[in-house]
Amino acid sequence: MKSGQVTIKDIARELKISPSTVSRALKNHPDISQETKKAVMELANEMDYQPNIIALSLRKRKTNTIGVIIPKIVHHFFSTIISGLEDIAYAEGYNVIITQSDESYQREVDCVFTLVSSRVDGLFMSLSSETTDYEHLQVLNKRNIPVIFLDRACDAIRSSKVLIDDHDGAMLATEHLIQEGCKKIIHFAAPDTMQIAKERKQGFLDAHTKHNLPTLAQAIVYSDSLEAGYESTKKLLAEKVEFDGVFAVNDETAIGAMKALKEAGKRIPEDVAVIGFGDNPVCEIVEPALSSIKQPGFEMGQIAAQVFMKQTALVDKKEEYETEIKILKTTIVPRASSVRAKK
Amino acid sequence: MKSGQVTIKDIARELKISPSTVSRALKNHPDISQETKKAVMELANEMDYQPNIIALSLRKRKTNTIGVIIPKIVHHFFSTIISGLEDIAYAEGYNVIITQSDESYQREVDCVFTLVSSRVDGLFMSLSSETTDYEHLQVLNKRNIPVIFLDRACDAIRSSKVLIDDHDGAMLATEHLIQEGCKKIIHFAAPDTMQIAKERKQGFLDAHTKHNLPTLAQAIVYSDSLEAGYESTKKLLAEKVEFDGVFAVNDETAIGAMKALKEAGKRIPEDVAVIGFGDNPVCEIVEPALSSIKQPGFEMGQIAAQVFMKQTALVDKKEEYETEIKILKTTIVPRASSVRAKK
DNA sequence: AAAAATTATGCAAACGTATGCGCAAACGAA
DNA sequence: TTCGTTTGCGCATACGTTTGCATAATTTTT
Repeated sequence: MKSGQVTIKDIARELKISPSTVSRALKNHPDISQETKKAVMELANEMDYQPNIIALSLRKRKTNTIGVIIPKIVHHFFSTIISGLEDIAYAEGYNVIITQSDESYQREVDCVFTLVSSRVDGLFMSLSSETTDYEHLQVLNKRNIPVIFLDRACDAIRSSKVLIDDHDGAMLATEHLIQEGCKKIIHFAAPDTMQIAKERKQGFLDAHTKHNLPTLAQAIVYSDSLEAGYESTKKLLAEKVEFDGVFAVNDETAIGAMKALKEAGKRIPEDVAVIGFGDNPVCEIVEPALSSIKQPGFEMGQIAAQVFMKQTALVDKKEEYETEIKILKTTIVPRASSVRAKK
Repeated sequence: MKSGQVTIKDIARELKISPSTVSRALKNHPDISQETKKAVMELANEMDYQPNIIALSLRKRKTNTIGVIIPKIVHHFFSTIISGLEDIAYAEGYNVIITQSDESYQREVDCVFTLVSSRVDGLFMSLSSETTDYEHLQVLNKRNIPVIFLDRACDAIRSSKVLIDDHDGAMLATEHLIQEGCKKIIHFAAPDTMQIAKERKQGFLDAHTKHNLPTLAQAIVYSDSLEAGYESTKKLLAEKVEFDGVFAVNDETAIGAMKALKEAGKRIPEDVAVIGFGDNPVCEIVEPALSSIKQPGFEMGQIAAQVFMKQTALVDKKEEYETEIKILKTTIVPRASSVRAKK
């Protein structure tokens, strides 16, 4: 009334029946007569009644809210995942609270705390690159909050996971370079502390083994940003290291490498073929267009949400659920930076 | 207990005192004796008590949640705004629910509905480009939900606004081109239905007036995407329209234009100088690097949140608040695409 | 010593909804 | 008529918290 919010009680008073009856009528409960139902429904419409979901959450001990922790919302891959998540979540009547760890361990801890105290029904998260300790996640298991890792996962707690087949993606990329005739490939890698970085590096190495191609002595260079890719490439060139292919752990690094190569007068892809990882939209914009490995971010979000919904449905039926691990395949998107003219 | 969640009642039972006393003790109420407070605080810590914010929301009729509606989370400008918003909001104990209209009117209506029924304490929104009818916003005024528009606003409801000085930004861009010697400038514009697009166009025109420079007959071209910028530029070139400068309503369009120019063998900036709007990170990546107008997205989010906090503080004191309009200045970031060698 | 004031606590109601249970009325069957 | 069933509804309680008010115990004032 005062807050302009119509409640079940208001309807009950108006109709001179009890709130319980109104509640049941609105849910089409069989105990209620058709006339009463009709009267209630009509008045509810007329008064523009909307259930108070806070009261509902309290009563049902379920908030219909899911929490998300991602490193950075401005990263295209993550915002794409979120779009996929929201796509399913909203359709199922869930709200989504998004938090960002900003790749900081401490902020990740804060985010977990915030979302736990917001009583989220489930938590979707991608670990920050700084995170190596997982104590802060134990609370999630203790409170029976289902956790679904996105892309960057750990085994410290009971959880489901939706991952990218990074090893396979890295092999795709590397084999592509090999097929284009590259014999001396450099891999710009991210720190081994990140599982996904390790997988990509291993895929790079395994592709060499598969094709009986020896790896360069300096094959692995730890650089994972545009600047680092640029500087490292300049250094390699200055040191006269010979290479004819670059596979970077992400697109930014690849772009940095391309910049250095172009400045040094190297032709891309003729002298050095380059491929990145992630298929950021910027791949289409740089020149030459950057080949990359496409990760299905939107689908990842959708699938994660579906896994959650499935588990929730079981919990609602008081049944146990199994955690799931879904691994999504990547696809290669060859562009000008790596595709050489047929001879 | 069963849900693993410790409540005030659990503490009360344990200590053989009433829930009210526990509640007061936890809030350091003066009525409660030091000993009782100490006992309660200690046990609360020990049992890892955390207040149930759902119950609190219900009781206080305040959710400590703010809602956000933006066109697309994957747009860098918007995700930057969100980071700024969250920065303040979390510090003040608010949660943030983010929704995306995807530039669709219908989805915007849905988002409003969702957030209203989530009982958000405030709503931050940037209108979708499709939105021309504002009926769906009336409910916000009716329910006394403070609204703060971000960047894309309307006057249909009582609301605060944090805007970019688009007119000024467009003038900055255009004057820059004029100073670099451009005499025949094309402006790629977005539809006039969007206020910000109109402002930018007007700024473009006013800069000409200010510098006594006549505008081209075909000065205004309605193109606002990479593809459209590309195609329109090709068309202009094919039609032999003479121009030596391009100011695009956004960076994507500018990049499309640059692509067409380069393909046609035009030198940038010597033959045609180009500048965009928004200062998207890709400006640094394209070649030549694209000059642009930088919009303070992070600050925008922060300021919007601060405006809200200020208003909320007043409402809490049962006072009226004034709506505010903040207009943020842009800055020009000149880069290779427009800066010509000094003669 | 009685009255008044202070201190510390508990009771009960409220926020808005859902639901087990009881109960009255109406109905059908015997 | 009497009993058992069905139908339709309301009472009471719960979810976890806050808070106005009453109350008991203690201290201070007169």
